[in-house]
Amino acid sequence: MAKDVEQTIIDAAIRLFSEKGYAATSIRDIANSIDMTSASLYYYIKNKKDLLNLIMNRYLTLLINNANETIAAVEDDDPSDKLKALINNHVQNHGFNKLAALVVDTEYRSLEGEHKAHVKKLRSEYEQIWLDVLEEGKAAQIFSYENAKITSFAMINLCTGVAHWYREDGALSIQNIAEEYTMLGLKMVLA
Amino acid sequence: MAKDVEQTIIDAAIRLFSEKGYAATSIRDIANSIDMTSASLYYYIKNKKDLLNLIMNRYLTLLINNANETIAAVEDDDPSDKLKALINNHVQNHGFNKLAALVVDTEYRSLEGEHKAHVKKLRSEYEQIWLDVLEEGKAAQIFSYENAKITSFAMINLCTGVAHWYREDGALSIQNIAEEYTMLGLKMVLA
DNA sequence: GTCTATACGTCGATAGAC
DNA sequence: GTCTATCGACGTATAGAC
Repeated sequence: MAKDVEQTIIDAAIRLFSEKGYAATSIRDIANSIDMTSASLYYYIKNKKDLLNLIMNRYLTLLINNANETIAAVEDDDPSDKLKALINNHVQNHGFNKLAALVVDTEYRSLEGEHKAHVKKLRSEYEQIWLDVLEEGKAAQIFSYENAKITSFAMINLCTGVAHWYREDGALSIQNIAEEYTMLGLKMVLA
Repeated sequence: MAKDVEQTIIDAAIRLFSEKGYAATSIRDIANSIDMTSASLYYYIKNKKDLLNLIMNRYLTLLINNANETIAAVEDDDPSDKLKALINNHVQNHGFNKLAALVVDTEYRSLEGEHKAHVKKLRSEYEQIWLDVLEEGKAAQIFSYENAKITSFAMINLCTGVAHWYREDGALSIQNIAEEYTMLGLKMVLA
């Protein structure tokens, strides 16, 4: 059963970290929200820092793996289709794992030392995927923009924003939103 | 001299809140960073909550006022020019007052009660400015998009992202970045 | 595995001397 | 205006019983 309890703890941490922020959430908050004492919680986790690190690593890695898979699945190697796939993947990810995505996007400053360095590396890795697609499209004269780095940051920021306002019980499904973002994002760079 | 000290405190708070976050910053941190004791700090401020509220209100109000002014200055009432003005204003604002902008954008969850409600109202007010321009452009068949609300959120998220990666000592001036974002943003909605 | 009890640091905020 | 000293609450984390 240890595996289930661990996931329950992680989910509770994600919920509270995304709501109140890492620093404002206490170990007691997390434990009490799943009817545990803080002492019991320490049977499953090493400390608070590692809990945040685990969450950020897991969901950032998932985002990267999904991005690589969805790009590899593009049949004709068309940069437009690749960019669509990246936008769609990012928006869907930020919809389905909204709370975890919020933690990943807002708690980078709460990391320290090697944990921070590693997450920084993962971020660069993810940005590079977008950069490659954008530059491939420009070389093929399908895309048009001034600065690749600015444009990749702009595209990622655009898609990340979804997690800040998307509501599961809202009128718009995450599929609808992903479609609209795909259109908006593609128009942004099409020649 | 009281006025100067107050601004010094606010600037120190902005720096630390943007670096470590509101919850992770102590009153002692703020005081010590300007060679004061925490007890002296309380001569100038009422409490920690009010300090955050003051910062968020001041810079959000500034953003709104600048947005209204820059729109009013558009001569021919062209929606494209208005949208360009909004994008330019938002990006320049997030460049010049980068640290304050980061606090405004990331510490909404740290507000409580009436403070939170008021900032929420200010946010809606700002979003409405963008919505009006987008809908005016669509009515004039200059813009083309599916959902106005999604599009306005997308445009604002896009421009807000600048504060997360812009460096004053970087190769790109905030003017360059604002110009590029104006282009990208406009292309996103042009018919 | 889960608990009670607790060590020990730091927090926001105040009292009162100077 | 600025300080030292301090209060009571709450933070992370551990010890040790069951």
